[in-house]
Amino acid sequence: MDKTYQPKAIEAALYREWEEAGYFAPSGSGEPFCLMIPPPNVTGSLHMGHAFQDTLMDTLVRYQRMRGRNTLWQVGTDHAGIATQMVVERQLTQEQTSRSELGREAFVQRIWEWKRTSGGEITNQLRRMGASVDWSRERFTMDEGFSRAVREVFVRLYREGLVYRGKRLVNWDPELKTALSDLEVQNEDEKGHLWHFRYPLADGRRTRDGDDHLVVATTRPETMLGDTAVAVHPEDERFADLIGAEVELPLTGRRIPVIADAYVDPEFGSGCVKITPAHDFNDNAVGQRHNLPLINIFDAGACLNDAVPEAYRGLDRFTARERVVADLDAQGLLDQVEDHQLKVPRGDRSGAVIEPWLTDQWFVAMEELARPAIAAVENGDIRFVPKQHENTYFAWMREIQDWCISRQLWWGHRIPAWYDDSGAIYVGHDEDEVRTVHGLDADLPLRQDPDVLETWFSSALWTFGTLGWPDDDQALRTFHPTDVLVTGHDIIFFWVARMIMMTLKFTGEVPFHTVYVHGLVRDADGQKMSKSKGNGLDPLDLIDGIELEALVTKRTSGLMQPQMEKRIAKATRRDYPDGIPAFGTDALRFTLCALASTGRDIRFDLNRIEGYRNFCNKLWNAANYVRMNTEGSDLNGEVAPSAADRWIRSRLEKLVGDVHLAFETYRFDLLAQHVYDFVWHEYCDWYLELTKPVLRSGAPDAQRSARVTLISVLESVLRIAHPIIPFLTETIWREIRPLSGRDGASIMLEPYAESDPALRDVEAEAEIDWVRDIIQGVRNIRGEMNVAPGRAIPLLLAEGDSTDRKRLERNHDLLMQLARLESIDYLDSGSEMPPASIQLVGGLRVLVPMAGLIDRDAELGRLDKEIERRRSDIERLEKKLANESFVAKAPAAVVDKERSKREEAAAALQRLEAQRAEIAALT
RNA sequence: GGGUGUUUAGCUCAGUUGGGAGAGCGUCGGCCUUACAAGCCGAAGGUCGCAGGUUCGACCCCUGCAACACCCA
Repeated sequence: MDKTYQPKAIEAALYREWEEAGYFAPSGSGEPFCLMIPPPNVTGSLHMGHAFQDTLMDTLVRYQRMRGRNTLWQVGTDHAGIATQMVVERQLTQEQTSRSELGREAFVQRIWEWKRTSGGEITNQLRRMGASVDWSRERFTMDEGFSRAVREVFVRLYREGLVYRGKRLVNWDPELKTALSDLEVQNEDEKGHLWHFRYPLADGRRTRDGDDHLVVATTRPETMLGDTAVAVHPEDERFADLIGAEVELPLTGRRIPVIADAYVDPEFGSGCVKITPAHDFNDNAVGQRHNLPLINIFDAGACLNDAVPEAYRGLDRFTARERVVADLDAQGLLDQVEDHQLKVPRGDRSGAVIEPWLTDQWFVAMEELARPAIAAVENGDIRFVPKQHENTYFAWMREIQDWCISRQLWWGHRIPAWYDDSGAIYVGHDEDEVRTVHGLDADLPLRQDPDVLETWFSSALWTFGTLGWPDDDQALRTFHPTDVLVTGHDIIFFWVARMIMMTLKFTGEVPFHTVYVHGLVRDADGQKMSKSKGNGLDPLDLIDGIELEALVTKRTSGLMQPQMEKRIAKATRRDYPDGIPAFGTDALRFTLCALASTGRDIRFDLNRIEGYRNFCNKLWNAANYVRMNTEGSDLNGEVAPSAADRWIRSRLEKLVGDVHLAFETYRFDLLAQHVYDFVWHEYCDWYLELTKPVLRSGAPDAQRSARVTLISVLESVLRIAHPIIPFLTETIWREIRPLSGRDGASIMLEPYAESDPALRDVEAEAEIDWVRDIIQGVRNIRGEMNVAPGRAIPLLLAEGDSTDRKRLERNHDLLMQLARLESIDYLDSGSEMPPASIQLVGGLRVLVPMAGLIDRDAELGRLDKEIERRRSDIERLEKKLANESFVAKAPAAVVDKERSKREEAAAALQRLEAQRAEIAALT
């Protein structure tokens, strides 16, 4: 074994071996346990969010696999319609061509090629993370089998009337020229203006104030060309007599009515609102109530169409905005302009301002699907961890809107609908079936709907579609419903809710019993990691390390906003002056587990991963110690377990219990914490040290016991830690395999430790606590009194009881060596005591003679501090015990406990004060 | 505007039925002690956001307020 832990040397080869040996596939025996990877975007690469999520899943999966479950972790990617199409279109632009030039078939072919060459990146990264997914069952949302499931679902929903085609306002991305669902639109606060326009009243009418016009305010002046009404509040007395009157809509020569609708907020602006039913969701609702005409003024690229006066036709919407404002101003109809903060809807992929636009789209009627999905969470068939996310889910589900599922893209599942020349719609699995079912002639021209389904429509079928549905597949019967979904709260609506609805609808089963919702990884300052901000970290750079210059280049290349380059480079040089060192996969995984508490945000700080890399090294070196002290030794035969041996086994048993509880409650942070504490602060800090005196000079059977315990506890803790840090534990485990008496091929296949409370050893724990207290007492004196660590010092013990005396007998050698003592003497009562520095361990006085070692004044200072501490304890306790209602009402056990605390503190104080008096008397 | 969450040591965070708060990192002091300097030993550091209430007793339960974050409209 190397002297220090070298992750690079062990990781890659081990993974290949595990994979080739087929350890990741279900064992075929035991109770099934199934987890589906949330399919990452095939265009993407692994970011910290994936690394985090995959680590938690792998930890869970390895745990269940070791516990004997028939475990399937199914992997795959989704085709990410818009994102993928954008990537390939960008390539075409660089090649001076375009998708329209290529044609649909060639373009789709081109995407498949691209997927073949670079789509494997993310799966390779998954391997580097150590993810024990079953690669043999890898799925892609565009695979033929899965596509069949998608078509089947669409057809069935259509036949039940739950999928329909309708002309409605949708969120339209004029850049990508496709519809988007509500969830793909981000509403961001932006600075803009509120323009106030005067709309002249027709027929010589006037307002109560005598004006010949109404004032309307808008943030989108260009839409006035499509106005079909002006609305006021029905109870607004200012305008009551104008309801039913008309205004002259400027620039258009049209007259539009003044209508009354409660949608209008009379307090806001002038109390009059322009209504543009074809270009605003709220106005559209008003328009429906009043049967207003819809005037669509945009083409697909959001340029003005022929419905507007000639002067404006063909103008881009933003140019048109300027022109409209200028023209109204010229006519004296611009009342005022205010600065205004407004929510601007933008496409989450393109960043373009979204237009509500009237088009034909396919929708899923959600209400009927939502009802059982809400019930499944209400009745506990599905539970969210942490539970508060159920509220988010309910809130959205109870106000669910119909879902626009068609996208005007070429990459995706083509909608299985055909039209004849009269516009009649035929939906079916394929054209032949459509003709047969509807009795259409073979020569009747049919054309398939050009649109595709949005990606989430297909990923909603992920749990059952990947297991072979709609066939009665063995895998489906074995592994569905799956057990846990591990996911981020940001896609509860996008994905989780839709999976629940679709899965219930088509399988009658929930897709999973538990949704474990983790937080989102942010940078050390709490900022969201993103390419555009240049603050993202690539998990592989944490694993392999990266030089500063390479990191700067990586962060500043391919930016959407090249002007950010300087700032990103500067920040990167500031935050990582020496680049990033290689920490290894295990350290990264341990860190990610340790950060997985219940919060919504996780700050990733390099200091944390460094600490856990050190932890890996600690475990590595502990193993090295164990190996050095056991190889070539006789490990068979009589053993005489010492208190220390019994103690560490008892502590191990506590660890086992804690770890299982952490898994049950999805507290990966506590899991990591427990493992860390046990390995470092119990096994390494104490047990290894406690074995040293024995191995140096103990009796043969005591030595044998220590060696057997060293090995056996190490071997257990490796199995316990394996789900978190698979590479390191496997490597060490194989090193010590011959010593531990195991002969399995891999730690992956070994059973996980199960809890047995009978293994707790209270007596041994008390005895070792006693030993530690004495040693720590001596160390405290050394540390505070500046006694050189290497200097052996005499120790005196006084008072105490027979237990103390027995414990001293049994642990004399341990104390001598661990506290670096020259001698230990137990003073009889009445024998003379030299001036000494004191520590109290229960009723026992632990004394270090001062002669030649300790400064009188320093010792007085130390005693004063100690005395002060006891005094304040006593004061607090006495106050409490003097409170009659406390004594009367608190449980007797609590009162007794407080009493004995007071007795102890009082006794200690008395001793310390006596000691202080003696020291003070010295000259 | 509606909703959810957070507020504990310098920083990042734990705190499991209410019984005077813990860790890691950082800080200070001492050590190359035969597994580990990616280490060892010791120490300092907190009116648990604020104000009330319930209780013998509140970081924990209730109410209000403040700040921050996120979600929805």
